[in-house]
Amino acid sequence: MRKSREEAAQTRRRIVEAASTRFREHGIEATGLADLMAAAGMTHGGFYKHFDSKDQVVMESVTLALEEMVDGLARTLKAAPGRRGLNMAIGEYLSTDHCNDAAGGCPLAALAGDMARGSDRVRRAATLGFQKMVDLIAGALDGLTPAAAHKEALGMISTMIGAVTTARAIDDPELSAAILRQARKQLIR
Amino acid sequence: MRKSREEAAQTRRRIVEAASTRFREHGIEATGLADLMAAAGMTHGGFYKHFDSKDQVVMESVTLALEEMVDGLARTLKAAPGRRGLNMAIGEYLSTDHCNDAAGGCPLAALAGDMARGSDRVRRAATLGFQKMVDLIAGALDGLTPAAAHKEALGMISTMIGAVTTARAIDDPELSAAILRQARKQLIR
DNA sequence: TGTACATCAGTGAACGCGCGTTCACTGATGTAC
DNA sequence: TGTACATCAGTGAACGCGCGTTCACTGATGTAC
Repeated sequence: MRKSREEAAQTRRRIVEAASTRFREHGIEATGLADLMAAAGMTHGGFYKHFDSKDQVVMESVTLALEEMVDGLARTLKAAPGRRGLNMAIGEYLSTDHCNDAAGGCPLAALAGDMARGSDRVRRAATLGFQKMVDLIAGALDGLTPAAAHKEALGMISTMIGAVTTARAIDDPELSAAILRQARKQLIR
Repeated sequence: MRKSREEAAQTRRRIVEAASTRFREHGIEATGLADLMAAAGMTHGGFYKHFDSKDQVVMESVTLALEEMVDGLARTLKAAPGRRGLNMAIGEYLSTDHCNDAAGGCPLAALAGDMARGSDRVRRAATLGFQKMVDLIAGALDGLTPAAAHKEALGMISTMIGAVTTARAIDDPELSAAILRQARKQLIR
């Protein structure tokens, strides 16, 4: 039942994609390899034809999720230059939609805890993605020196991640909405 | 080997205390009941003499950790009234010490992801603790209407939780320090 | 281009292990008289 | 206050289960001539 190189590469991609959504939705520890492989339409035995270990797919799926998030951010920022695009991006990040879609949303908001306890390479992937996010947002802050924009971006991202993370943890939808609303009010200028 | 009522109550307390630190340090899923019981100085078989299930000790340990955090916050706020005490509290929360001490720190910063995926009663406990934290901080914001102070507090707490959460997830100590520094700069007035 | 053989993606059963939970048992504590 | 009995906190072995990982096998794909 050997598959062609192209098919195998597609399978690998499907596994990483399934991992990136399922880890964000259910957490890394709680998601088993059999879950992942079933979500990718296969039995779990074939996993090790593509990856050395669970940790490798964790790292690759974190990298993929961060890339997708950063790409989406870049697209929004490009649609309108400077502050206007930034305001749109902030509005999207702090939307109820994003809050309710952990599986498809920012991996830092969904998995920061798991990342802090993760392997070296998982934390490395998280750091690289975070830095790209900071640079993009700093780049959209006009009228500041690069150093000042970088600092400002760090503060904005802390608020964004904290607001979504906290809004998801609590069980009171009105309070969650108030958290997101206040963060938008603070960051959108 | 029956123990006196008082000893049994102490044992129960020790288990919840061990749980509250170990869950914050290693995550809820990754911490087994045998770990907890060993940390409390017992074998794992006795666990069910005190709790119905793992989820119950999760909920109680989240409640305890939040209470301790809220008590510490209240103590700091009481030490100096109004803005001065609030600035001290913010400085403590956003300190490198707190960032490096997940096991003894704010459970929302350490476990927000796990809480979002947790049981109803765990999320209820998280919400109650969060509300107490918001009320305390809002109470220290003078010169604002209660409603405005409440909103302001939500924004501040989002930034605080996000900064610590993110600073812990990444592997670059200088960048982590910059995140905390910027959050302090934004919030301390 | 066609044939023969090596490769290897995917299957499905199996591995040891630690998980949450249960249970029979022990013996000190608590209760009733 | 002393005695007899019931209670139950804690032990340690065991339960079934799902985990990450390994492996023998299959048969289509890729390679070499």
